[in-house]
Amino acid sequence: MWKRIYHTLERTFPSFTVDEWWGVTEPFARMAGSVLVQNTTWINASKALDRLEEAGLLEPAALAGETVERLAEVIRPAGFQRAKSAALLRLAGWVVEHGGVDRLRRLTDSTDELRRQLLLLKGIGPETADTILAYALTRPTISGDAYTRRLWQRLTGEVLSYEQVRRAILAELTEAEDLRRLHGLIVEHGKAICAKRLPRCSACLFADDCRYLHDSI
DNA sequence: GCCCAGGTGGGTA
DNA sequence: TACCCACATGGG
Repeated sequence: MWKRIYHTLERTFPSFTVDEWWGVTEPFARMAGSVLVQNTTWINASKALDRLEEAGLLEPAALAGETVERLAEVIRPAGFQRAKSAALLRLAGWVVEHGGVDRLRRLTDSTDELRRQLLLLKGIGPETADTILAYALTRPTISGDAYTRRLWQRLTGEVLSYEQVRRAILAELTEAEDLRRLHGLIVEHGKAICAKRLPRCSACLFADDCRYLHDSI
């Protein structure tokens, strides 16, 4: 089923690219962005990311040397700045401990092992961990976030947990690049529906009148 | 004004 | 395990 959803979305958005969708390509910027976007719009997260860049803090070592108070002020536009600044410090520290982003990307540890380590960091939950693994560390994983679960529910009527959706997708798609694209496409699809400006985003997202998927799956 | 956004952690039953 | 709530800002 997920393979078919993936191919349908690929046909619906033929010019989709992960890099354009993310807006940033640097691995550490994507790691920071994964934390900043928690329960926030990408627009707000992006403002905070720009401010980190201006402050010269998109380097793990530089960021790890900041105080939580200063960091909170810099990332303010993303909201939840107290929690997010502390989480960013822990994340930067974790990267530094591993000898930097490049070393981390070359590590031979299993994806599950890296995921376990990320989840030990307070402020990094399943979705943030999977986003970091997939988009910054190029690991074959995917988040079973709200968009994905809602899509599944609209198509099948089944309500699955984060981990259930994630496992279901991983059972069908194993290539890191496919998983990165699938998740981005799901979000793009949601945005396309939202662009119709229906009453509420959460209501119009994958609404019953959505023909992209219902017609072709 | 009011609701919501690509969550997380701590508490309670 | 399954809900409930606080956490903060900006846009529609």
